[in-house]
Amino acid sequence: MASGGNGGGGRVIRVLNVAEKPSVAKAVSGILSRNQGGGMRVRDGRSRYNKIFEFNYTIRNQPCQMLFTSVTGHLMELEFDDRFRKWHSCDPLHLYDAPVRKYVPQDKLDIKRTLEEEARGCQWIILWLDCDREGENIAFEVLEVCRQANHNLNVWRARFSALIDREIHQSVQTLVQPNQLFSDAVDVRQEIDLRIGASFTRFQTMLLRDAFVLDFATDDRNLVLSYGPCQFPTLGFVVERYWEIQAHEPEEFWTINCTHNFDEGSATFNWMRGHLFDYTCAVTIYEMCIQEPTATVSKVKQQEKLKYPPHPLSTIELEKRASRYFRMSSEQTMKVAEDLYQNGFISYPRTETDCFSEKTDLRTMVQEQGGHPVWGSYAQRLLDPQSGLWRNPSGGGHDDKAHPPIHPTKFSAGESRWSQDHHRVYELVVRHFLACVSKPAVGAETTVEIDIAGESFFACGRVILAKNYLDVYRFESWGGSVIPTYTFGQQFIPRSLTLDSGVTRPPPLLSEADLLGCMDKAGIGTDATMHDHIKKLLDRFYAIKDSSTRFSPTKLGEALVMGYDDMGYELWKPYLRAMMECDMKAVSMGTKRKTEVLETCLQQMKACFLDARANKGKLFEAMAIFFERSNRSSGGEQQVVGDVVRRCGLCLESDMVLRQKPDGNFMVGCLGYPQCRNVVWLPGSLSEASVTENTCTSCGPGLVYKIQFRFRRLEIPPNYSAQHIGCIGGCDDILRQLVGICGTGSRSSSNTFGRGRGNPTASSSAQRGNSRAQGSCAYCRQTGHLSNDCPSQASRSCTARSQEVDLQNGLENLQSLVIHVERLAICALPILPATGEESSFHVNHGSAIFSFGKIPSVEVSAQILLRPLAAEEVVVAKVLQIPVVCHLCQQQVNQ
DNA sequence: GCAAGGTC
Repeated sequence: MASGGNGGGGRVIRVLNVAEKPSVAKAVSGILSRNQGGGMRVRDGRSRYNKIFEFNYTIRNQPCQMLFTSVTGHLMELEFDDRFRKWHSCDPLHLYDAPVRKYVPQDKLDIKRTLEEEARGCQWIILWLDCDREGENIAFEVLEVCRQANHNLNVWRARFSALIDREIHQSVQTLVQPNQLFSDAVDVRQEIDLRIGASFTRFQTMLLRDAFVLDFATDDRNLVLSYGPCQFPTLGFVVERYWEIQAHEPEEFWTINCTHNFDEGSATFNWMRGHLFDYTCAVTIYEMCIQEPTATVSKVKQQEKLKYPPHPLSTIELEKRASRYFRMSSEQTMKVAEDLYQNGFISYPRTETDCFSEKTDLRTMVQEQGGHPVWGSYAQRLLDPQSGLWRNPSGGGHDDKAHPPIHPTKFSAGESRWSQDHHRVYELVVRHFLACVSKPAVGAETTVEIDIAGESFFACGRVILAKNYLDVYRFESWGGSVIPTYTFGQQFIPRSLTLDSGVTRPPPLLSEADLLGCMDKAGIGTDATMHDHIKKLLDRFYAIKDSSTRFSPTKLGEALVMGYDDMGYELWKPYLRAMMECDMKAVSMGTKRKTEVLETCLQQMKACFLDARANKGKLFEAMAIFFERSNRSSGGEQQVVGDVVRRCGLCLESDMVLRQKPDGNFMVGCLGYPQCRNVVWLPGSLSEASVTENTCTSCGPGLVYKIQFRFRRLEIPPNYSAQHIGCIGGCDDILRQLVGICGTGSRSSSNTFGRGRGNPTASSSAQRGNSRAQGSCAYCRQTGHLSNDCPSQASRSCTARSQEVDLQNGLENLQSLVIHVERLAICALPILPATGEESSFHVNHGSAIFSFGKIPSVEVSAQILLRPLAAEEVVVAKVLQIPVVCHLCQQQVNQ
């Protein structure tokens, strides 16, 4: 760095230094002023929090009088021009184009004045903002204010990642320029967040708040139904898990366990099949085993296994581990970590980085811990080349280029003012750091497989040969169980052979740590803001946290997500934020221009907003499921409740009525909604529909009233009549054809996971067999029921015919299939499907012939599911020929 | 009255 034109000779220059927070100004001033003549003086600025520290310092032989003050985070905010700020001042759509400006808010004006006043008397400014994107943006905010007061300032940026002497002294001697690209990326984020957030928030608040009785709010006139690109995906995680739990149907399964006693203890052998859902099948195999219980060792495998230490510590990992090991809330963890950081004990606690740069002097850091009464001896051993314990840390592949992983920066054996949580967090940081630079633990693993009456069982044993990093990382263990030495061909009689049952369980509600994990994975929020987003869900009545700190959505939260989901939008999913984050990265790296990213992103969001507004009926409808309509509605959103068409065949309790939704589409839905989700969507080309007094002569059970339909002429093929009296009972081919041609008013059925809407009688085997449980009917493509309960089908035989054709076509066209055996009826023993075996077979015009060489010809009838073979999947059937039975209609389709 | 990001 040149000494600059402002310096000159030995003349002392005045340097204004600005940090992101008062504590950093104080800490850096303390470090720089130490051992400098004149000491450090403190005086007040305009803001009572942001003091000004003064001391002398020499930068590259240039004597400087340093003035060190601070801001408190961002100095400026982005806002719409005044004429767009009132909610009713404009159409929310205009918020995508309305002019925005940056301004210093009222509560930051005193800081601004301090900066202006001090900048006037200085020749240089050094920006000590945090070294991340936001810090770079704040640096430019500070610059804007200071340059207004003094055009001739010589500008420098200090880069540092820990408040420790050598870092700070080094950074002030190697000053750089502020990075405009990093700052640009933040400008982009701010503008997008503001425009999307404000437009959607105004839109949905004004649409829904007054239209429904929101019983949870004391004053719902002031309620804000906010939308934000971080808060909504966070809500989405909560709702998605909640739906997953609702959709779960417990199912009993069976497994066979085997134990073997020996002198020193016992070994447990697990069934290779894992478990079966069919009792008859499981008990048959079990009886086989009981009749011939002699176990023969069929395989003995010995292997050395390594257990690796964790990657260097990032913020999220710190939060998760503190939660797991100490049950500390992540909020408290960060509070304590911030305090430890500000007192120099650990490095900056808000970091994404989980790898150390090669320049880091890891050994010196380890050395500093050598004197600790508890882990000091481990640190010493680590540095001893004889021990062979050292290993250069492996990185987890994340680097925010601003901060190193969290590591100890100052030795402490505990301070008197520390709370228990301070001790815990410091210990975790130190032990984690020492573990990172240690060798992995080494174990010897033995796997033994046995055969009882043709069934396979396995047992694993492990002996730890070298604990290595586990010696210092007391939070992790590597359970080892000892099993005796077995030899191939050895035989024994098991001590016990039991048939045990279990029940499948839904996943638990999301805990705070789970939620943080989801957000982290999806890139929602930053280390410093994730908690705010979670808190916002509670503040907005979108979610609640129960006594075991698990989250579930409120009616409001669920309704909003359901509304957008029904539109087919993924505004509640994390993809939008991920895309924005990707673009921001591109801006900060200089590969995309700020204006270009802003323009494309806002254009897309504007189109999305327009679409959402056009489909607001879906939002309205979802809210109507959970809330009563309010009589102070602004109107225009009335849902027509029409006449009864038939008794609901699904819940058998309520009537199905013809309805027109706010978006104009027609449907016949069950009045038992939301408990009963039976619905028949009518063609999207309908302009009018009314229930007649005529009943269908072929459909039942009970009376099914015919409907008078009027179609929009231009939306149906010319050979169809625009007027039609039809039946939704399943007999009406014209109606079915028009649904096929024009689609329905329903959302697309392909984009969502079954969200608890599955009806109570839905086939559990179908759900289980299909790894992506579909909440939609395979026959009519509608949601709310599955094919075997398709209400638009007059009888099962109709479904069966249709499925038969589909499956046979599928068999002709598919090159490979997964045969997922769901239920077995055993015709002959002992040939049964075994899991995990790979085989090949060919498909021959509707009948699947499976060739497995060594297996004798035995027929096994099975209920199976056919679907395309994914790369990682294996065929699980082990039979010569299976009659292919459709899992939906229960009929054999390959006769 | 709206976002998310800093920070107190």
